Amino acid sequence: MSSTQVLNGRSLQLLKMLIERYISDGQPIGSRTLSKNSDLKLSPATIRNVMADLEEMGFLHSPHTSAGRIPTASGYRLFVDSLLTVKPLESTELSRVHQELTAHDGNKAIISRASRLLSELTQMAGVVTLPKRELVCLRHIEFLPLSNARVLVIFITNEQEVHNKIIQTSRAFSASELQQVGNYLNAIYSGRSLAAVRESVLKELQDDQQRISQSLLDAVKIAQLAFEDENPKEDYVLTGETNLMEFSELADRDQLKKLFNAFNQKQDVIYLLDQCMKTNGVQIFIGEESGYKVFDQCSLITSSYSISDEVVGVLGVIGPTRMAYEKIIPFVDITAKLLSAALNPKPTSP
Amino acid sequence: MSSTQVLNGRSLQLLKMLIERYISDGQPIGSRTLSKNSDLKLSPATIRNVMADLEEMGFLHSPHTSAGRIPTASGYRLFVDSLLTVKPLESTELSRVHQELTAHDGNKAIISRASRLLSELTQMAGVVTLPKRELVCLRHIEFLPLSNARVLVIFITNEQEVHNKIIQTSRAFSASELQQVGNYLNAIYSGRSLAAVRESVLKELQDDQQRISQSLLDAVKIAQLAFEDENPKEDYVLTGETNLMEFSELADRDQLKKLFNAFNQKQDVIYLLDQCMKTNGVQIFIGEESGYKVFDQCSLITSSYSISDEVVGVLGVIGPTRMAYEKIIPFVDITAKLLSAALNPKPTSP
DNA sequence: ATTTAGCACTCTTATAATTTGAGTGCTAAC
DNA sequence: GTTAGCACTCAAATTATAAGAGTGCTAAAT
Repeated sequence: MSSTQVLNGRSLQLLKMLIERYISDGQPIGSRTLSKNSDLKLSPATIRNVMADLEEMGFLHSPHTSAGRIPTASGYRLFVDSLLTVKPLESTELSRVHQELTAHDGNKAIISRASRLLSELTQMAGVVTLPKRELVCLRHIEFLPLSNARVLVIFITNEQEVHNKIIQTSRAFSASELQQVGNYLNAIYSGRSLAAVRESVLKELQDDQQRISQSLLDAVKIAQLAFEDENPKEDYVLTGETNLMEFSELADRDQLKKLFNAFNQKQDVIYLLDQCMKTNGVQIFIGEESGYKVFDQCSLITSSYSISDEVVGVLGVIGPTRMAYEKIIPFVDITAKLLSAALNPKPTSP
Repeated sequence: MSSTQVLNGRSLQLLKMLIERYISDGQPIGSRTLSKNSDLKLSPATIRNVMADLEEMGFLHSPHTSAGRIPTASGYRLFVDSLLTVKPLESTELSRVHQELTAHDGNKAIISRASRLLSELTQMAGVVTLPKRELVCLRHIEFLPLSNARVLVIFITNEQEVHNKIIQTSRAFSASELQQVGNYLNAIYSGRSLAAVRESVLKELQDDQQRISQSLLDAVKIAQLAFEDENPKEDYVLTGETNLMEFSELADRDQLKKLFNAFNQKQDVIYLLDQCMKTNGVQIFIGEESGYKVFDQCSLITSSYSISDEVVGVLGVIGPTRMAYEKIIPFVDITAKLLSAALNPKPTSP
């Protein structure tokens, strides 16, 4: 054991160079290559010693005896956490993002454009979750009677979206009755988050029901049906998946199939994205860190976005672990910020 | 030129056997194989003559000198049109289809299940278009005032689905005004197809506007905005695309990427499916017949489905040209019929 | 006039043998 | 601690060889 096996400045510098080089070239890096490209004048032999240490510490890995080395997930992690020098966004790209995220034409459309932006500018997959309904505020609710004691519930949220749902009530209600129910609910619940409303309604029902009038009880019961959990229906807009087919890392047909299946079934991806929402700022999963076999060869860079200062969704880029972190991290960061800006109720039309 | 180069019974029989064999084995079929499996006792040499003729006529094709032969698109076409002996659906499959297409829980859900059914039972891709809005009947329409002279339009169609849309009106309308507008429109347009409604509204506007009262004119103008064409937004539910990755015919990464891109962009697929809607019964595109390069290696088997005896959509299976036509054709046929049944307003709740 | 046997020929596929080159680890000298 | 040197390993590319499947054509048989 020649070196002291401690991460000194030199070995870190070499690790950094190796990873940068590997990211740009895509091929295992050998000692000779590294020696030539380094300002610190070291012979390949010395570098081999350092690399052997880095391998022992789990940051590098050799595909086979006579190949160079490639970074492991931990290697990338170290790189991303403390070695990385982020590159500012190119101005052409920045203006493109600005341009696409300023037209206010419906949240769904904006979100789709954000997703497309993420995939097109990175040539990987872009993903944006739809705003979490739960966290979004109720603006207005309205009921319409249908046949057979069914009621159409229409509610408008914070983000200016209209949602609707049909519920089955215990008895038929007239239009004017429903009107009253609507008025009552709007008065007390408007402006609160759907989650808060649901909670409040449930509490109301559990409370002593004697205390409130029959008509109010009806209102609360209807509200309960309207805000019932059902399937929370979290969803996302994924674009550019096909870009991932180009990467040799994911070339294996079986691997690729599993990856695309995961995209279609959505639940695993949603779970990951949900985790990202809990943290503020840019969040990164590298390779195995995600905990899902399918994503072993992938990295996920995300950042959350908000409506009315409330974090309601996440957006990000999915690609091979070997990706240009130094460019993509700031890109994801700024896209999230601009998306938040685009989604927030603009002052002109309240 | 030994044989008369005419499609006699024998050559057709041989073509049929060759295609059947190729579909099941996936490998070019040679004269020896065919000779052994035929009841008509012919030597390989004779069969070679016949095959040479079939090749000259464009029904077969040889990947290279010393491989057997495989069918061309025309070969498959002839096979499908006049040689095929369809196999009845297996009872286990049939019962599965029945089972999945009887729960009445929202059209979107039924359609998704139909698509999944198509892909799972064939191990290829399944596709179902959403009902064409235009062709579906208006059941009820309702308006709600929003801020800034905007109006929320809610309409319920035939297929029990609720749609909504926000329009910008020329002036603000009160709730009661809108109520009247709704009453008026429901009275005259309810039960007619959206396309018919749109047409009628446009005609009304072009007619002499003096003849109708101001309030009716308002109603018609609002209706015009509500039924404005916008994006017709045709769409489909595609499942099991990833199954297509298993087929060696589509193994080429580039090819596969283009195919998946076509699925994502949707327009080409929609164009094809639209064509299928024009014809009644099962419609088949084999390989190049579709006219799109991406689908050169694919076949598409479709059948249309209806709501209230009006054809409103199409469903089908997408797979490699080498697919089990004799099983899939009846399967698609019956699935379409059962889907129609499932989507039609059930007599129990009008 | 068909059909068939026979044969030379073609072309893919599989296997093994060989070479090349990149890169390593270790040792001994600097 | 660093480096030169060298033996060694392994993947990838190249080549050679053989095996096998299938063809087209011709001439004989039916």
